[in-house]
Amino acid sequence: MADVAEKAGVSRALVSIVFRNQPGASEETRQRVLRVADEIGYRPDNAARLLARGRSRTIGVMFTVHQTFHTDLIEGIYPEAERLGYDVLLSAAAEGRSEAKAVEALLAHRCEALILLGSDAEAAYLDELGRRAVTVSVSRRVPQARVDFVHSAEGKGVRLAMDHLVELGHRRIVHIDGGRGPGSAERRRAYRAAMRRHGLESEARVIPGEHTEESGIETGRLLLAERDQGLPLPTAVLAGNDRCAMGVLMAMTRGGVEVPRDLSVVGYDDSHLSHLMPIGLTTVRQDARLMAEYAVRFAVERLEKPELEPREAVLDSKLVVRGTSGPAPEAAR
Amino acid sequence: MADVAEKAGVSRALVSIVFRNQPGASEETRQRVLRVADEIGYRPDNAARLLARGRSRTIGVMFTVHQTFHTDLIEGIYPEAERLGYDVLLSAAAEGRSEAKAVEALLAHRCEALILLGSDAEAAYLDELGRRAVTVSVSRRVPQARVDFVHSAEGKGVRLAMDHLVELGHRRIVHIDGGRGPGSAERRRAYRAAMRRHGLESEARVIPGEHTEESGIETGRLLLAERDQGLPLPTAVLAGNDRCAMGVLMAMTRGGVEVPRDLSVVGYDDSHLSHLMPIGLTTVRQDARLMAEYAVRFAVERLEKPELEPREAVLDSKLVVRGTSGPAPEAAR
DNA sequence: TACTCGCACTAGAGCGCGCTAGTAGAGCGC
DNA sequence: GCGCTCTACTAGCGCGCTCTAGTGCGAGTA
Repeated sequence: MADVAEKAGVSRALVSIVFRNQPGASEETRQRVLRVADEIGYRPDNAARLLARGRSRTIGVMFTVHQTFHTDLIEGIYPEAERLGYDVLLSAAAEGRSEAKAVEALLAHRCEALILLGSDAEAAYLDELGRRAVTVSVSRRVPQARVDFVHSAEGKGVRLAMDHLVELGHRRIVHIDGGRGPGSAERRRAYRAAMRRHGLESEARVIPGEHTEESGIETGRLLLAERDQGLPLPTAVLAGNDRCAMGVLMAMTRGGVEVPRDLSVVGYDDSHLSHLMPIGLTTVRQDARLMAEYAVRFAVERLEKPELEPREAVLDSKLVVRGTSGPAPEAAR
Repeated sequence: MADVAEKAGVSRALVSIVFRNQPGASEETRQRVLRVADEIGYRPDNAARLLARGRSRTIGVMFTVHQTFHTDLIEGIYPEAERLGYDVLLSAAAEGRSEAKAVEALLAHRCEALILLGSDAEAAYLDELGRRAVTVSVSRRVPQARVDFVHSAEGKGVRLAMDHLVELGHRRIVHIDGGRGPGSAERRRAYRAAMRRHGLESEARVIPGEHTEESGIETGRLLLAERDQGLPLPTAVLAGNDRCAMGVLMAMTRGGVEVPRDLSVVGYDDSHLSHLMPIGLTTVRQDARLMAEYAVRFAVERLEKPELEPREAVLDSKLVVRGTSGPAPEAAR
């Protein structure tokens, strides 16, 4: 920076002004400074900048590798953050790298706000985070914690899916839940309520699971094993999310069950995956773009008005009917 | 830091020593400092640290959102970087956020090394990056640029896939290439060579494409349209990567073509996707873990010995036969 | 003429650390 | 007693920037 200043015949302060795009420099000097900077390959050091400024204007995003819905969200976070003049730092949770570790990395980089995609942290930890930095939890709702929430209308999504299945004549509908995963509790509850509402209470069955393909495969195998022991196969499966649904599809198809003739499968997320199945996955659509925008906006607004109370955005869900859902087999109606 | 020092009754320097895990503090003092720090919620500021130290010990990783193979790689990068004492920063390229933009963000954060996952930048740009920072290109080989390369044996992978198809009796094998995507040139070349070697030169056909599902779908539709005009459908498709293969599968299945009875499809990457298809995608396996480890190691080694010349690692490829490849239809043999 | 104002620009403190050069004191051999 | 080494600790500079409080100057105003 000093080199640029000297070569352009101005002070360092002026160079700073130019690079911050602030008023206080004549157009002529501005151009000269930029030209000189370009010549000697100068670019401002973010770390020093951040340090001097006292503010980082950086939003940290924690996501989980392999969660395709998260990448959908990330895609929406970048442009909105940029529009509002914020930088984005990504940190992934993965096998061997816990969510807490990923978050620590973000905090060490002095992110002012955290956006947690599908966190499965405990309420106390979330609350602590929320007090340490502006925090937005996407997909996961933990009312006890001092954080903003952005999620879709889980209840509505499940209700739409269940109505669709019941309308197709299904009665033996099982739900594979997402364990402690984001949204799981709400979806489970909504499933039970829907079964009750349709008078299918006695058929209701929640199989514990996770938001992974493996979990779907496992559950698929379990159901096949039950069938081989003479128990009836369900005619429809409402999976905890798309990945789990894909796992179910895979296990079932391998086991000779034809979808959707013998079995209907409904996912949740409308992540990138849903389009991939040759026949298309029937799923509940969450508007990733909109969720991302809300998350960023919540964070920024609370950053700029710290006295604001955390808020909650519940975005609409829609059912997207594709190829994996069809009429229940006559025999099972 | 000053607060911690005061409360613990030591100097700032001593606190610094404790947090850097350096010798020069008694075990007793160390514990006391750490306890006090925890009490007042102090954690070192990465930016200041980086600034004072002059080195960031940070590796920047550029990846493309939705490229599932990239998330496989990221999962391998974290532990290896941690093992070697480096921090990792992620920056995603996405629609509306170019690769260059993602890289700039990393450089502004003073990453000492860049790992580019499947870059499709021009040679000149890569070379420039390579001179500005230690750069490792994964999957993409650009010998003219001063960067390290880590990729798998594309030639071998394609050869294995082609031998497999030919052995199954396929003759009309088309290749959808990946445009300027990483590895595409090598795969294309290897495809042509394999066709020649098997005396199928006259059947060789490369359809321009991309490494996306959309491209696969498009190509699938193209082939179906050709069929409807009376042209023969190929009996096998070697896609540019798994995503493209998924697209082909989807388009074809929708068009009433049964896989693998009427058509065999082979992908490339063995990314997470490959397991997802109900019948499993036959694909060429690249060892993501190993590639990630090599990438990090190359970066770190060159960071610590700047006089080192850039190197190249070519990792073995394997064919993973799953459900999407089968014997060619009798009529086409 | 004396003044105010706005514009272009500058001096220099300070952001939170790391690091070098140093000190103080204990232990040791001679 | 002296010098020596070793351990535990400290003073204070400087990393590359931002930002506040200025300075100097020409134009406009009373």
